[in-house]
Amino acid sequence: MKAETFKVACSSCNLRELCMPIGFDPQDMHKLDEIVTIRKKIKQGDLLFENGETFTSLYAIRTGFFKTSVASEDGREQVTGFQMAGEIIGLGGIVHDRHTCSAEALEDSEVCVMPFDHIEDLSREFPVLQKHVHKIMSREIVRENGMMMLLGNMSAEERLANFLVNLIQRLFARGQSQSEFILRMSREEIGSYLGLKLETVSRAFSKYSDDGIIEVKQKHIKILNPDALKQIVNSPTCK
Amino acid sequence: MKAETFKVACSSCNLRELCMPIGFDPQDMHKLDEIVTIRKKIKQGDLLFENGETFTSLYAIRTGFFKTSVASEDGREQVTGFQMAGEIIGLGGIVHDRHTCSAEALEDSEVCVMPFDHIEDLSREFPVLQKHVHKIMSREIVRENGMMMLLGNMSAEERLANFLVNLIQRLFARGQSQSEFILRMSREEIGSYLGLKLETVSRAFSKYSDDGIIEVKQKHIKILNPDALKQIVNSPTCK
DNA sequence: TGCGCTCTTTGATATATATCAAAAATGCTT
DNA sequence: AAGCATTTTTGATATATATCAAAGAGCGCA
Repeated sequence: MKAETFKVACSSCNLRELCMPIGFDPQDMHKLDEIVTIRKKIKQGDLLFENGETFTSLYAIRTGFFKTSVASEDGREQVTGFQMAGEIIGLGGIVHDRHTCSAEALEDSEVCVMPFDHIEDLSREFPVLQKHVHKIMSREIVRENGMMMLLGNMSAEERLANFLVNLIQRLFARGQSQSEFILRMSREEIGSYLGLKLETVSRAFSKYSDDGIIEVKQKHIKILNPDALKQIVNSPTCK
Repeated sequence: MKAETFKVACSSCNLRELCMPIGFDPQDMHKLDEIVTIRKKIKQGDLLFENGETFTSLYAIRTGFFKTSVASEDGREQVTGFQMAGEIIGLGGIVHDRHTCSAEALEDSEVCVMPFDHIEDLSREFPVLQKHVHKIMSREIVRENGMMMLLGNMSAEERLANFLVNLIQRLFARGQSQSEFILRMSREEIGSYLGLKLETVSRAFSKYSDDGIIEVKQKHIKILNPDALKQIVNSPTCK
């Protein structure tokens, strides 16, 4: 598990508007840089942290793609989220100073390590940062509320449409193509996330492909009719 | 929707150890009281807040029982949680200054209204409170992770066992009987929470009743064999 | 460049839970 | 206290998704 480390500045990061608060007083901007002590590279397939590990830091994804998952005693895995550049992982570790899920890199990635002590110290000094931290945690709660709706009430096809639309929106926010992309995760991982078996995920992809809504070539996805997808989605909480 | 209001002190509340931080400096204790501006009574069936409503305050439940739920556009309801004395509701409202779920009283209840502005101001002053707020939010994230595992991977019977064991633990923490209690919610609400139909919930109750694990008389539940229940539960995240 | 491994797709069948339906229990209202 | 509405239970049947199985596609490694 190689992990090159070096130091960089938040204040000059092009992802700042995604993961850091806006409206920060320019003269305090350099204070922001204290949040990130180091960056860390994680190779595809390696774990950033593991369930049960001591929690010290949150991580902001700088490049790459992660999945987080929890496991039951008898080994069943539940993927709890897929995270991309600008998103924060590790929030579940705060409550008991231990990570409550595992985070695995689905491609070679780089994260900013943000010791939570620093975050707390700085938030006391800068209300803008404090508010930001609260919003990030609240957003995660709302996201999971939406997942409960998805898992508790939606059909397989609705679940997949939801998943795709959400992915598209996040790619859009990052200026990437919304119409064509490569899935970083397997059908099994999508299935785990959506509470479905991999075969069911595959069939739902084929269905949408047959309907001319998307084009599927293994992990290559092309969105032909985004509106059709959005119609299938009954956006639950966040609208 | 009658709502009597009056003022009380956190520092003398017998629920303090459940909803407020421990280790607060005694001389600062009275500062804690600033968090709660007023208390508010909510009649059974009334809403404490509704999805989309402007968010200003978190609520600590003083007495009573609530359910929170989200609804999809086509009217499907997903119960996202059941909350009892000492628990905090409204965290999802922080991110966009709007409540993202509705909270309904399942029995006549009383809540402490805690304007979030006050909480933020005081947290900057008192690190113990700051930490406490972070932990409460993190705990909710972890809880929802567990719900994702439940909804994505567990059978109907496992889900119900999980639900009952969780209920028992929370009753225990409040010094109430763990072996005998009255459900405040309907089979349908349990079903919504667990991603099941009410008939399936009823059948699972009957099954456990037949197996001699519990005694069911409508909303009256008697736990005859708590260990059997716990064995059925594969505690997912929190162990 | 070809071989083997993994992932994905597709088909056939099984099964857990949903749906539909009706009776039983409870409790609320007058 | 009677009657009506609501909730719960139970049974019969339907269905969406899981499971089992095998073929096809893509990719890494030698």
